[in-house]
Amino acid sequence: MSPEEHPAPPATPGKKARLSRELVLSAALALVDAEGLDALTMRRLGHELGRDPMSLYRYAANRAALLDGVSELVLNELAIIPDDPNWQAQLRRIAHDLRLLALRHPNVVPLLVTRPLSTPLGLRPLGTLRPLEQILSLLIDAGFAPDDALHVYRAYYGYLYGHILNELQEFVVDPDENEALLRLGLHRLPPKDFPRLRALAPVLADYDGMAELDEGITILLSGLAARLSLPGAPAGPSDLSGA
Amino acid sequence: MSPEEHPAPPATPGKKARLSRELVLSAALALVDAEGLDALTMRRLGHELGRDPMSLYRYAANRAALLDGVSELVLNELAIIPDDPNWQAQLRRIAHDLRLLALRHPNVVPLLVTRPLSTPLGLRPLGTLRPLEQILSLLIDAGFAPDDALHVYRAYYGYLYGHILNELQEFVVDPDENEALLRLGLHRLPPKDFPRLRALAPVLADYDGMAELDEGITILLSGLAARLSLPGAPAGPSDLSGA
DNA sequence: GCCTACAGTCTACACTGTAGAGAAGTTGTT
DNA sequence: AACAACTTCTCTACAGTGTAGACTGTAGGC
Repeated sequence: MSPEEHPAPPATPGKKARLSRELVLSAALALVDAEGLDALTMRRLGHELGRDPMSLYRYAANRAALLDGVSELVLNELAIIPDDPNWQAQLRRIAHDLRLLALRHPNVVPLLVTRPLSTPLGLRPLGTLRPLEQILSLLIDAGFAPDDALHVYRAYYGYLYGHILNELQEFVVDPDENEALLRLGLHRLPPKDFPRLRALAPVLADYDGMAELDEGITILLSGLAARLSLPGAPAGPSDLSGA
Repeated sequence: MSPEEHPAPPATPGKKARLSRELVLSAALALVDAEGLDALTMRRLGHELGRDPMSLYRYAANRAALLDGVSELVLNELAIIPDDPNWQAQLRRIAHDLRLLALRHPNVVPLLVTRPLSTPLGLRPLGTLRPLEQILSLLIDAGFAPDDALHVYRAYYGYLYGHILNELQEFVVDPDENEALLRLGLHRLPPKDFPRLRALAPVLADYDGMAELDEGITILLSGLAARLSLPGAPAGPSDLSGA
């Protein structure tokens, strides 16, 4: 929309180094992080790399595949699982890691959430399935029967993604404003229809996503452990609240 | 891509009835339900309604607004809250309703999940905020302090959306195939790297989303009730498992 | 040196959202 | 009935999209 040109390929020194899938994907990720998903067009990415847009098709079959590649790249940042036998601690750590990852790449989250809806399990990029496999491993090694492991995984991962989505969408409109209502743009809501929401503006405005996630995880994991009557220490709240 | 033409506007009888926002939005929803989000282009929708594409701009400022309208339309199908004082039962019912709604309109789910990430609370279509307001009301009426109500809402809604996403992405590739591995397309995964996942194919293939949701809700709600030490009956598993 | 692959480029096409001007239709007033 | 004011709808045009297909340049092997 805005007529501004995008200045130049960031002055790549060794001008014409060969491309590679890694190069293409990380440029794509950088672009998405910096300017959002819509900015990631083939032409723009080509421009960013100082190459013709069509050259990208050597490294990704089409735009969708490029997006898959970006998802995969991001999920690869998620370190997984030394052999800690304490599954609850392990899952809690992963949850916090994934949350931070999402906060670091908020523009990619829609991809993580949306692409799997149109790609059957077996056709997903392997990198996006690795967390699943490894969490299953973790749980089975901790003593769960395979079906129960899957069960736990589903509840856990479901909640985790839900939390992340929740947290990412409660963002602040105008950080300079110090009236809570205005910071969140809630003043536009008709007071008759939305009294509770408006009244909660101050509480909404300071949201401790990390603490909420931690508590939710605690509830969920200890609940699951109880139900499956399994190798679970009582799973008290973790001690991360200072980080 | 495919050269097939889309046959004709479904032979609207009173040919040139005036358009209206409701008409436009419900045609849009029908189109999305039938052919997916990508099929919803201005030209195509115009064609479907027997009108010039540009006429749509009287009823939605642009494509994004159209999508918001569709989200809103879908969420309006969610009936909310007679004055049942049993908040747990109430939230459980809403969860199942929303799940069914999502299953009825799977192609809209990406919108429900994605649009709020780029629209601050105060600027969302009012219809999408109503569930939030009403659930808050429900909880506060049930005796929660406002902050706690928000707290419960976040955990609850987070989990709920997470579950729905989870369930929708575990879909079957080839229902005719009776080997579980093949039905899910899992045979493409390298056995060395994904032993657990492959072994779980049969369990994956029959997923009782409703039961899983119900159990997760039970765990979460009773956990929350316990933590907030509040008006909560023990919240045993519900009796919906036969529907 | 030529030969074979592959990497990168160019051109072209069908399709997208939407600005802007105008035509057609509807409604209210006399 | 005739005009005016207003709304709804249509037409044309444009800049931008993904990508097919043919082409050019370059790198390595002998």
